[in-house]
Amino acid sequence: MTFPPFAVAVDLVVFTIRNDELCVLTIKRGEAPYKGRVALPGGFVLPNEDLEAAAQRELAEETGVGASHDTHLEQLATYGAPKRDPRIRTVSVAYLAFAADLPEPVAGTDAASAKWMPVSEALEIKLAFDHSTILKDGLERARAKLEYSTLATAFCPAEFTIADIRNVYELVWGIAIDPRNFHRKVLASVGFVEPTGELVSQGRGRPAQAFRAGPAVQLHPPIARGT
Amino acid sequence: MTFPPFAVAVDLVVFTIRNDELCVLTIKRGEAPYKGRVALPGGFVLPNEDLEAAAQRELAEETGVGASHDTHLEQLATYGAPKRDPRIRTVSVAYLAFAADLPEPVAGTDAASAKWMPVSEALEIKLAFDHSTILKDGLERARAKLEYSTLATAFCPAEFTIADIRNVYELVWGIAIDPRNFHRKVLASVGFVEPTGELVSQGRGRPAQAFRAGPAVQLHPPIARGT
DNA sequence: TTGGATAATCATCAGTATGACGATAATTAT
DNA sequence: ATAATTATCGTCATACTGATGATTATCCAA
Repeated sequence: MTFPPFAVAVDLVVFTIRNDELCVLTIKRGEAPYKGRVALPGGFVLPNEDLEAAAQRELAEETGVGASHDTHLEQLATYGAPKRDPRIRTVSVAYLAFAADLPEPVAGTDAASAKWMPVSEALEIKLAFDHSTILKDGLERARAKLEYSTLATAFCPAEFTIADIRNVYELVWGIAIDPRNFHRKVLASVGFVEPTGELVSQGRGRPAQAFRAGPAVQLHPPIARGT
Repeated sequence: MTFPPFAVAVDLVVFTIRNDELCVLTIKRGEAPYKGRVALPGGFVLPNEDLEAAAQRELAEETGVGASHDTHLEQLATYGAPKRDPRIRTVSVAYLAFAADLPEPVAGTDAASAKWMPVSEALEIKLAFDHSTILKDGLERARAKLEYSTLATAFCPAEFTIADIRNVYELVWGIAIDPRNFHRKVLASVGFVEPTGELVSQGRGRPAQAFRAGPAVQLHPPIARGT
C-alpha cells in the first residue's frame, strides 16, 4: 500500500505580557509564499522528531528560551485544509505557549525578523496562511483555560503579587476585574498560590505580599469570566 | 526546499451508549502491523481531502451513518511520535464523535470487523498503535465536556427524558447521580432542553416528560463532576 | 381492586460561592 | 502632613449545591 505524502509542520502561538499588553510572537516571512507577511513562527517537523519536540525546538530557536524554563507548552489543534499552503499539502500542528516576559526574541533560522506584537494588532491584520484562525483559536483557548486552570502563573515570574495575576486576567480577558473579589477568589482557590512571606513595593500604594505558584493545576473553585 | 514526507491519518474515537454501557467503536485489524489486534477505526487522509472530511468519511464507512445525523464530531488531538507506526512516519489526527444508539456497524474497507466494545473492556486490553492513549484522552475529553456543554443530548435520540440524560452522565462519569438534584440542574440550565409536552412511559414508575435538545451549546450554570 | 414497588417531580434547608461595595491599612508623591 | 494610590479585610444579599423528605403517577402482583 502507498500513502499520499504530506508535509507536517508545527506552528506556535506564544503569548506573553509586555508593557501591559498581551502580545504574541510573530515573524515576518522572508520568502514566498506570503513573503513579507506577518506569520506565526513555526517550521517543518524533522523526519525523526516528536511533534512536541519540534514545537520546543522552534520555540527555542525563536525566543532563545529552553521551554522548561517558565514556559508552558500545550497542543492547540491541527489545521490541514488542502490549500492552506500553496506549495504542498501541509498539515500543521499548532502549539500554544505561555511565557513570562522574555527578552526580545532572536531571529531564528527561517525568520527574517521575530518580534512581539500586541494581540489586538495581530488580530486586525491578515496573517499568512491560516494563521489568523490559529491565533484566534489560541486566544480563545487561553481565555478559557484561565477560568479553570492555574495557567495565569505561567505569565508571571517566579515571585509575583495578586495584582500581577489579576493583571494577567484583565489583559487576556480584556475586561476590568474587581480587585477585592479577585483577591478573595485567588486565595480561596486551594493550591493556586502560596505566600513567600515577603513584601514587595510596586511603586505607589501599599506594598503587596509576594507569592509563588502553588502545586495546583486546576482551580477549585474556578474563576469565572463574566456572569 | 524539500520536505520530509509524512503519512497523515485520522483515527476515530466514537462513543455511544448501548445496553446501558458506554461503548466505543473498534475494529480488529486484518493486516500487519498489529494484525488481529483491536484498534480504533481510521485511515489515511486523501491527497485532496480536508481533515474533518476524512474523519466524516471514515465515520460513515464504519458506521454507515451520515455524520450530520445525530452525531457530533470534533477534533481531539494529534499524535505523531516517530515510531508510532512501524511502517512509515505517520501523524494521526484523532477525532471524537458522539452518537445516539446506532445500528450494528458495517465492516468497512480496511476493517476486518467493526464492533461496539464497552469502554471498560477496551481500556483493559492493549490496543494497536498508541490507540489506548487516544482512547483514554478521548474519554477524558468526553467526561470534561459533559460538565460545561450540552454534549449529553448527542447521545440521546431526538426525544428523551431527563432520566435518559442522567443515564448518559452516570455511564460516562461512572458514578451515581442524585435524580432530584440532577433534574433541578438540567431544568435550570437555560437552553439545555425544552419540553415537547408529551409524556413517555419508561416501564414502571411515573411517566416522564419528553424533551428535545435546546439551542444552548454551553451549560450555564455548568453541571459539575464530584465536589 | 388494592397495596406495594418504582420512578418522576416538587420542596426544604443549610453550607458555600458570587457580585457589589464600604472600610481600613500602608505606601509614595506633593 | 495631606492627598493619591493600591492592598487587603468585611459585609450583605443573592445564587447555586448537596442532602434529603414528601408527593405523584404509573405498573404489577395478589
